[in-house]
Amino acid sequence: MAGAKTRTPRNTLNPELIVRAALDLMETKGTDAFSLRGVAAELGVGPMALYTYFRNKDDLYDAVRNHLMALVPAVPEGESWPDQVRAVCRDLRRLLLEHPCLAQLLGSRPLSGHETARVAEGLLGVLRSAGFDKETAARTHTTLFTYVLGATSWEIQMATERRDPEAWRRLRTTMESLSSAEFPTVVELAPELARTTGGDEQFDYGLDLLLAGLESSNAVRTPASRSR
Amino acid sequence: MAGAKTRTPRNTLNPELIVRAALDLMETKGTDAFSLRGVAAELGVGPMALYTYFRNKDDLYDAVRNHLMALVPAVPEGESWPDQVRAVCRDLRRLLLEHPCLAQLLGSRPLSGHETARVAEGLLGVLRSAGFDKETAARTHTTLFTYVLGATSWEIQMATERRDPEAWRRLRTTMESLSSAEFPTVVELAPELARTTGGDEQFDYGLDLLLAGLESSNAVRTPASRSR
DNA sequence: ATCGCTAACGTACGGTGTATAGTACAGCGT
DNA sequence: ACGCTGTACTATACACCGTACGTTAGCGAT
Repeated sequence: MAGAKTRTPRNTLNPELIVRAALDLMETKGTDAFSLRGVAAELGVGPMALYTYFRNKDDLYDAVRNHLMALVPAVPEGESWPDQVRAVCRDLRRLLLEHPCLAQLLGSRPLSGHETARVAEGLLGVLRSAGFDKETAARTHTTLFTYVLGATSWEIQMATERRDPEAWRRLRTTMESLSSAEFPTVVELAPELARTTGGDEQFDYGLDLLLAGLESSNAVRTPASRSR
Repeated sequence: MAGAKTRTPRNTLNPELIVRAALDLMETKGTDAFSLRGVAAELGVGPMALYTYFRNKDDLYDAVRNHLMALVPAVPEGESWPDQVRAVCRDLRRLLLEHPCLAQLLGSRPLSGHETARVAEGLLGVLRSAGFDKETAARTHTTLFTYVLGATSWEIQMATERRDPEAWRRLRTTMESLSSAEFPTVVELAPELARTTGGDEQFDYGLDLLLAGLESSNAVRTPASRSR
């Protein structure tokens, strides 16, 4: 390996590689610690090299989000529509937990990109096939999406907080400083609140509430069956 | 040697003043553009002067969040519990819309601080009085809270996105580039999706779904039939 | 008068995203 | 074989960030 190799190879960089490196960095060093300089260093290039493939940081974020959303599975066939809705929501949640940075990416930018549309198409298709009219399908989709994102983001936030000893200590002290005279119910329910923060059960509880609400309403109209 | 804590600050600087200046800056220049240097400049002091009253930026964030959460009204008395829940959720949403930075503050840190506990106490009290057992009350509280935060954060995000012409243009172009062969339902429902993104109606739709789910479940045990 | 305490300031460091300009190589028309 | 041109990457620079550290000024108690 004599000196000749020091000349940089010409085409060592491509969008796919950059996205993968960016994702890797986000997950190992934390979403907040992510930086263009960091991913450039990981790839062994200067920070400006990335601007050949992405117009700016947000553009790279878009690409990473799209890359991750591609991992959401397709809607399962041959099940009842509530089960299909459940499947989509759980799949999205699982992906969010697997890649916590995705929660931040989805929260900080609107629905955009091919893969996000694919997921929306799946859920909207289920709702329309179930007999929801256009408006109700759209409303329900937005409700479900924001619920999944909100609930899971919260779960992730609490989990990462628990890992930071400084923040965790502060949280505990403020919790304990709450007078049971002033906030009797919070103090009384502290164990339950701690236990029910996050977890599959908590997520499914809210999801089932929404589904129960949907089924109890007369939103679903199938041509044949008016009601059960 | 008793008391004698009254040490007047040399100049006019105190936590309340700093928090107010910080809040003002967040709302005028945008949450992202907020910086310690900015608020210090607004107060006419050096950046380091703030560290006398706050340990770091996060500590100031905590104070601002607490300051804003104090604006959530108390739970109205003498109404049915679903109406009380509705009132709390709507009040919180209204405050979030009025102060968009609060959404970011609540999303990025867990429940902490006196005023956040006050709001939780109100909602938990309503649920417990309605007959929910401890665990269900805690679960329901978390569900409602994450729904309100998720739905409203999304709404705020979409609204701010619409204000940024660059992002708005990109969103439109990606929307229009979606083939109606690949994503027929998304394309068909585009008007409804645009119309149902945000707004009181959309928020209430999801909230009513959750409340309908609660009422249709047997989670509520009226005082007469209270067993657990 | 002197000490200790502390609010506030100034300086400096290491970090960020990115605008701008420069540089080396690939592939091409001739 | 040669020079041109476009592309991929580097180098430098700027404005800004949070904050660690050291300094100064003025008060209260001794």
